[in-house]
Amino acid sequence: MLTHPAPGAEIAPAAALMGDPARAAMLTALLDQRALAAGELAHLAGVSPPTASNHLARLLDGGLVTVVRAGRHRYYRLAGREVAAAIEALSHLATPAPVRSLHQSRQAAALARARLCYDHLAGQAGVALLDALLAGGILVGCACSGPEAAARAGFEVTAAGECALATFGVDVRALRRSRRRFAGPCLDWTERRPHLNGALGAAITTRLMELGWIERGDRRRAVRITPAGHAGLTAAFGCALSPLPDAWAADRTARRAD
Amino acid sequence: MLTHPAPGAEIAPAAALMGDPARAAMLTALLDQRALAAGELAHLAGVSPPTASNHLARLLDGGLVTVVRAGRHRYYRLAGREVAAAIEALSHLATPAPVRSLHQSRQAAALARARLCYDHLAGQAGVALLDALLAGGILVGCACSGPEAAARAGFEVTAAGECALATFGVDVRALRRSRRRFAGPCLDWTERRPHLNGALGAAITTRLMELGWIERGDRRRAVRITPAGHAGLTAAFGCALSPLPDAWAADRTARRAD
DNA sequence: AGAATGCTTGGGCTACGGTCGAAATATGCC
DNA sequence: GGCATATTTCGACCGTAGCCCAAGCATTCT
Repeated sequence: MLTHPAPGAEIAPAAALMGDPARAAMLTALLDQRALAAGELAHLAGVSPPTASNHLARLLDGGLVTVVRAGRHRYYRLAGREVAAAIEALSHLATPAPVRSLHQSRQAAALARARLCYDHLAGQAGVALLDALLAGGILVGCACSGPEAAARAGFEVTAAGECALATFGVDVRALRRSRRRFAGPCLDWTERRPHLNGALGAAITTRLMELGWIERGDRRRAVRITPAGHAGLTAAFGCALSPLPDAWAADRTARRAD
Repeated sequence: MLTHPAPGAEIAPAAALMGDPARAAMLTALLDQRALAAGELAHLAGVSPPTASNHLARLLDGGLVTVVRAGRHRYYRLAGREVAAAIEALSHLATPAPVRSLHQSRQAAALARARLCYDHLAGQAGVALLDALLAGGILVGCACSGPEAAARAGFEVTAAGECALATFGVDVRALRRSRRRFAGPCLDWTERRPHLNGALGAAITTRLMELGWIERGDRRRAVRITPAGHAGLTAAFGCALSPLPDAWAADRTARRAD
């Protein structure tokens, strides 16, 4: 029946767009808020340029991505945080991909260590950073009450924290003026513990990039913590990042034992 | 290539399952944590029993639903909160369904007023309830700090609030022992403001049902606030619920005018 | 201007998935 | 035991979506 597209099926179009492996790969590749050219996306998804173009046109039509033309390139990016959130939510359901190769397993490990969750740091590093911010008294659970609390529910910066963040290079007061949610927990799908979200999470991450404390891995949303970053994070936030060296050490020991 | 299912496409299977209109309708119908029989789901989705059975087998295989056999019926329900969360996240992306009929528009309005978001109250009523709980000093933004804060980020119950909730019939201390996240904000996709989530949100909603203050609309996840509920909510939490009576009154006037 | 690069369009092939009718299986009721 | 109901399995049909090749625009480089 034409008049009967089944009530409650509103999510189907968007879900269907994410339901194709090639498109899913493209969307996942765009999760780190970068804009990628059509050709790159085609390569990443393992399909030919015409096929990719077709997929991208669909994604564009469905409002999941936006495009900007720059010369002979067309750069695509996710249409917004809602899209990223939906992809993240779906990854919680995803059966962990079977490990097919050493290369893949190393990549997965890198992703678990540190990655971008759209515009903020995630993975073991993201979780460790939030823990350090809380332990160091820079952030506390938001204590505001009244009608304001609902919108702000999440974390607040202490007076001392505001100072520390200013030294680090993040202007908290400016962030507060933004309409975006200030700071909240975002459940990490590899760690199953929260990392820092919102305007503050994004700003800190941007600053980490500027300082060269973290840098993007090539063509994945993996992120690498530089030696300078390791030192800086320890100094600025007392962020031990303990899981990382430990994991490495354990890994080495295990390999040596082989 | 068989060895090349495109990295980053892990979300595709789950998304594809949600990408069919019939399956999407079924999943959405299950959003209120009820278990529905295969036949009902077939009717709801507007497909024949065999087709529905096929879809349900796929959903089962994909781990999105579970099934229990009771006599000659088979009751399906969502496999967990992660599934519900993914569906919710996708609805944020969904183009609001065009209004086709008066009936549909009434249903949509009812859904916007009050509905279940898996296991807790959402819609205007959900948002109003959270506002009231915060305004009444029953809940405050969680002020705990240290490593614990991350996991608990959200809301906390005050001493006075614990007392008020006990009178209402919710044992806060018991809830705290549960492994589930205690209380947090859940962005409402119709109101674009948060409503109450977590073990506390679920417990309060269950209790509202027990008291007969709210009751399910038939075969949708819409919820109706009873007169007793209106009185009780005002008395217990000072919850004005102003949008509801207004909407009803306006609605009735409009109908009488016909 | 002419060639090379990046991307999209059109055509045609294939295959998979959604659909239903009919029949089989299981359960409950009388 | 026999009939009605609930659900699944089987088989067949059809539409459509994904894929690539080849050709067509657009842009940039030399």
